[in-house]
Parts: sequence; structure tokens; C-alpha cells
Amino acid sequence: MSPRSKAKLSDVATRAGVSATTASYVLTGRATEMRISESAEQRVRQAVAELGYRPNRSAQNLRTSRTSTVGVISDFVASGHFSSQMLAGASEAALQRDHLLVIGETSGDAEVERLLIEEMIDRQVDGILYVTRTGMEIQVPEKLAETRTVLVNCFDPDSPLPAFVPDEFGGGRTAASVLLDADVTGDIHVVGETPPHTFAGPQRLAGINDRLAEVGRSVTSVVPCPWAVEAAYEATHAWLATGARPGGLICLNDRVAMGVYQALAEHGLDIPGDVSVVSFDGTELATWLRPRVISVALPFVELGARAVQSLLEPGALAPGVVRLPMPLMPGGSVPALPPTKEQPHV
Amino acid sequence: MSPRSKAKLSDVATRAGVSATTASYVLTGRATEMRISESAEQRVRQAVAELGYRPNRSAQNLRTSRTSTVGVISDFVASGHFSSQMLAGASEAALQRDHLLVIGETSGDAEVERLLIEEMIDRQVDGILYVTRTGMEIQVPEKLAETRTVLVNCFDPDSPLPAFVPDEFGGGRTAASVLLDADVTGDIHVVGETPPHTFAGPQRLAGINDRLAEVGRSVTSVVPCPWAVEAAYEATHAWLATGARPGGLICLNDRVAMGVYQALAEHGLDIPGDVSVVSFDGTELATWLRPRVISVALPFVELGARAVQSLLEPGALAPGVVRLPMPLMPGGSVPALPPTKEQPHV
DNA sequence: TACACATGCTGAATCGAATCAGCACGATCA
DNA sequence: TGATCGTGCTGATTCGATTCAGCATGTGTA
Repeated sequence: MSPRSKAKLSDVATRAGVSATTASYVLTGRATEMRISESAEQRVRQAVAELGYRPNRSAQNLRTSRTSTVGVISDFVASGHFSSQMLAGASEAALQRDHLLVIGETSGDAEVERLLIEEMIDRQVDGILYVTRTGMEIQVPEKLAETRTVLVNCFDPDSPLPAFVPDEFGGGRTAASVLLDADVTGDIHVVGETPPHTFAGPQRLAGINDRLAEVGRSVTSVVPCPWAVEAAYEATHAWLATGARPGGLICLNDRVAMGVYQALAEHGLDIPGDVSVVSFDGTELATWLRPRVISVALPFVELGARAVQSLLEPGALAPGVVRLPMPLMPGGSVPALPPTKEQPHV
Repeated sequence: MSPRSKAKLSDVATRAGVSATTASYVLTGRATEMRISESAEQRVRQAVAELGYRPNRSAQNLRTSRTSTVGVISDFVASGHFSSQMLAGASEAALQRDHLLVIGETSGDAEVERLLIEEMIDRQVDGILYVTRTGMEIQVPEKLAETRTVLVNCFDPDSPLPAFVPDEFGGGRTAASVLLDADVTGDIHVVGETPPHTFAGPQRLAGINDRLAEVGRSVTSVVPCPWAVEAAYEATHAWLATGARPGGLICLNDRVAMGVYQALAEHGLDIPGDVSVVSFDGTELATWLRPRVISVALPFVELGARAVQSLLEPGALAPGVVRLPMPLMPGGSVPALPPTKEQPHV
């Protein structure tokens, strides 16, 4: 049934009654260019089918110096949502182009990173995706200049490498629009710190203020806290205990939103009856809260897919930062619009 | 500074004043076996350093038919916790052994799976990790028999392939022990369905009952629902509305626990004052709940690491199912022990 | 008849390392 | 003195594909 051993190109050629050269031309799609006759081409294809021939990738790699692989180097593959969804998008985009993903996790260790980059270059990956868990400005490792590289979820202001990041500023505007469109009247506050070395926080905040300014409003205060459930709970709890009674809260990510939900519940404040809440990231967690929190989603899958596409599509590797839109995930954390009112747009 | 071009083995040999053969012997660790003189070996090593020589992987692959890569085929890389943590463990274990991970996601599509397996075999990966998101019995794809393969989080009763799975039964016992050790007195119920084609649910339940039977107790009822937050909330809410007042609830995973928390809160029941809760999976979500829910964790990282190890370590590839222990993650969802009482053990 | 030209193919070199078989040389032994 | 043996190395081949340069034909043109 199965061939006794692995057939190679010369076996195919012999069986088709042609030279290995001709067989190669057929299989690499150069048949027309090389004026291979219709009949010879057919015989080669038939021999391939009969022998179950599959080219030896290593031999091809050696000869062509290309491997049909894309390297993915990220700081934390492990940290759930972002990296893994991004990988899914990248994996599919790569497979469509007959490529596979080679991955490595640095755990934030510069030495491991150097090692991984070298490994990948040694293995002649056709390109590298350099991914960070948190959206931030970085300095790309020197070695990466030796290969086609695309940055994902980060960018280097001093480097011409192409980068794909979420449009955090636009996302901020979207979040603010959600509250405005729902006619939220009280003060609007932001929960979560905005450390300067990451761009997600500052840009989300800037976008929020930008949108609010259009209607003569602004963020009343920022309640700073790490982007974590417990920290957000504690900060919000303490803040509410001072008597603060916000109309709308914009949480800088879904984990913060969860902490905020806990704190609001503890103070007997209803969502969305007493307080409207909007969040960022669009993780599953957003859908788990009661009511679901409206969340401005990171375009996880898109980022991976677009990055791979630009890496593999000829000519698609333009320098510069591409900002992908952050779609809105629905929820029940702001009051429903009166039915007569027109559907707003951002 | 950097060599004008890529140095190859023959360049190293020339510079060291030896033949390529000798240089190769030195670099492949066969210097002693081949009786290469101390001085020749030194000269080769120095030449390597001076030229910044790095072997061409493709050439090595072709010659040796091995690639120092491990293929990972999983149904859903994307679905967050399990796969990504597993990848982290696998990635590190692989890197330690000078291997890289080549990944592919099937999205549960059998055709894509076939394609991926072929791709990986074509690329001569040294072994394949076949991973499922959900712990279940499977039928391994025929093609996998052609390669070294290890199953992760699943097993095939009709195949001798080595498999690594969590010890779900033991985990069930652990969960029950948590309630017993805390002297929970009321009825103990389980929340979550136990579909037969997956083994996690049924085995967790069996373990729970096994442990309870040791003290003459048993699970009073199972509240069936999909392992999802909203479904668990609704099922538990409806169940509590009938007047049920459990002493302890064992949730079959952390998402179920979150739904249960929501339902208990709605009925004014305090955790752990009125009801004790224990859960499974040990995801981050468990730590986000207030109070943290005690969770019997899936040994994510370990599974990946052990699987890679058994794949790459010579002789370590024994057939059969290996069950890795599920460690307990602490939390505040059962009453604290009276301080005088001795620390129990499972 | 001769010459150019298109057609349809092939031989041989190449990519860069690994490895088998064997060679030259000096020391040892009978 | 010649045979034997250990030491330290190397030449040539191989892995399996890609690809350049060129070689027979047949066909049209002067």
C-alpha cells in the first residue's frame, strides 16, 4: 500500500521517463517557462501521485536558503489571551501560505531572547514576528536587523521596522463615545494607572479625553491602580469610601473592570442603574461579568494575521506603524437607549 | 566587525589548518573518539570563535535527517490558558535541549489536521506533541504512527502511544479532602455536567465520591450545566430558588465557580460563611474571585515539559498513560481551620 | 542548400555539513 | 629487518533537491 520507502525526485523522474531536472521544473511551477510539453508534465504529475512523492524539505531548504517558516519570538506566550489568540491568527495566515510557525518564549530574559533570535536566524526562518504582551515602545535587538522582521503590539521609534499595533487612541474615543451615546450624565472617571513606558494606557486616556472634549467634557479624575483585579477592587473600594459617586467609569482593562464590579457591588451601587462601566481588551472575562461589561477589544487575531501577511506577501513589507481598529464588544453595562433614539455612530 | 559573509565549515577548517572532516569531528563532539590532537582541536575552536561560525541547520538537517524541532499540533492554541501554558512549558524544555517548537492549530478541522501532520512529517520534526484542549479519549490519526508522538491531555485506549494527562481522579479526591478537612457539615453538591466523551468531568466526580466514601459520605446531587460562567450562574440560581441550601459546592471548573459565586451572592449567601466552594483548573480566574476560590489546578506547564522531555530524552518514550498530580491552589472559599487543629494531609 | 531560431529536454554543478574507508608516519616487537 | 600496531588525520561520497548552460531536433526563411 504505502511505498516501501520514501520516494525522491529522481524516482519520480525515472517513472515519468524524464530527467530530474524536468520533474523539478514541473513541480516548482516553471513548466511553461521551461517549455515542458503537456504530456511530459502529465506523466510527472501522475508519477508523483502514484509514488506518493513528497519533496524533502531539508534538501529544498539547503538549496534555496528558504524554509517556509515564520519565527515568533514573544516575551510571554504563556500569558493567555493576547499571545495565544495572536498565534491563532498568525498560524492560520501562515498555513494558507504554506508556512509553519516556529515559536520561542523569552520569559522576558534578554539572554534567552538573544539565543532564540540566533537559533531562528540559524534555521533560516523566512521572517520573524517580534511580539510583546504589553503594548509598548521598545528598542529592537540588533540581531533582528539581519532578518525580515515585523513588530507586533510594540514599536521602536528609532527603527524603520514595520509594526502592527492596536489603535489605542481610537479605542479610547470609542469607549468615551459609548458613555456619551448612552447619555451618561454624572462625572466620568478612569480606573487604572497609565505608566509612560507602555502606550496602551496613556493613549487610551488621551483618546477618551479627545472624544469628551468634543462635547465640552473631560475626565474628572483617574483612579490609579495596577491593571489587576484585586488592586482595582481595593483602589476603587477606597475611593468610593470617600463618598465619590461617579456617573461613568472607564476601566483600562477587563481585569480592572472585574475589580470595579466587586467594589461597586460592595457599596450597593448597581450597574448600569447607578454607574455605567466601559472597559478595554475584549477578553472572555468581559463576557463573564454580570452584566457583561462593554469592552473595546484588542484586535488579537487580526494583529497576528496581518503581521504574517505583510511578512510573506511580496512587497507588502512597508516600514511604519500600522494601527488596527479596536472593535466594540457589546454588553449591558450602560443604560439601554430609549428606543425612539437613533442608533449613534462613533 | 561582523564577517563579510557567512562562514562555513570549510572556512573554519582552512583557518585552523585542518580538513573539514577534522573540523566536523571537533564540532560534533567526536574529537576524542577520532583521536584529534589537543592542539588541532584548539585551533578549530579558535577559528570558530574568530569567524563567528554557525553551522547551517538546513545542511545538517539534510545530512542527518533530524531537525532539532518538535511539532505541536493542537485543536485550539487560541483557547487561552491550557494550550498557552502548556506551550510555555514545552518551549522551555525544548530550548534546553537545543530544540525549537513548530506549532500548528487545527481549529478542530480534521482536514487541517491531516495537512499539518503531513507538513510536520515532511519537515522531519523529531517528534510530535498531539494536544487537545479538553481532556478526552481520542482516536489518534493514522499518520501519527509514522513519527514519534506523545499525546497531551488526551489518550487513545487503542494505541500504545505515550500520553500525559492530569490525574483527574486524584484531583477529585483532593477537592473533596478540602471540604472534609474544613469540617464542612452540610450537604455536598457538584456543579457542572460530566459528559462521557471527556474524562475530566467523570473522573473528577469519581474521585470526589471515592474520597467522600472513605468517611461514609457522598455527593448529594449534581447540578448539571455546561462549564461556562453564564450557564453555571443560571443553573445554580434556579437550583437555589427551589430552596436548596448546600454546605459545600464543588465546581467542575473555575468558570463554573464564577457563575456559582454570582448566584450565591444574589441569594445573599456568604462564601465561606454559609457555603464552602472548591473548584478545578487553577486558572487565573480562580484568584480573581472574592474570596479566591480554592482550586485544584491542571498541571499545565508540567504537562508540556514532561511531554517534550519524554520525546527527546533517549529511552524515555515508554508507552502508556502518565497521570500528573493536580496541585492545590490556596484560597479563602472554605472556613479557616481552628488554629489548634493539626494540618491535615490528603 | 544553408542558416537562424524556436522547441523540449538533460548533464553536471551546487547548497553545507556528516561520515566511511583509508593513508602516512612513527613506535614496538619478534 | 620486516611485520604489526596505534596515532592523527584527510579525500571522496552522500543527503535530495534546484538551476545554469547547453544539446539535439524540427521548422521557417533567404
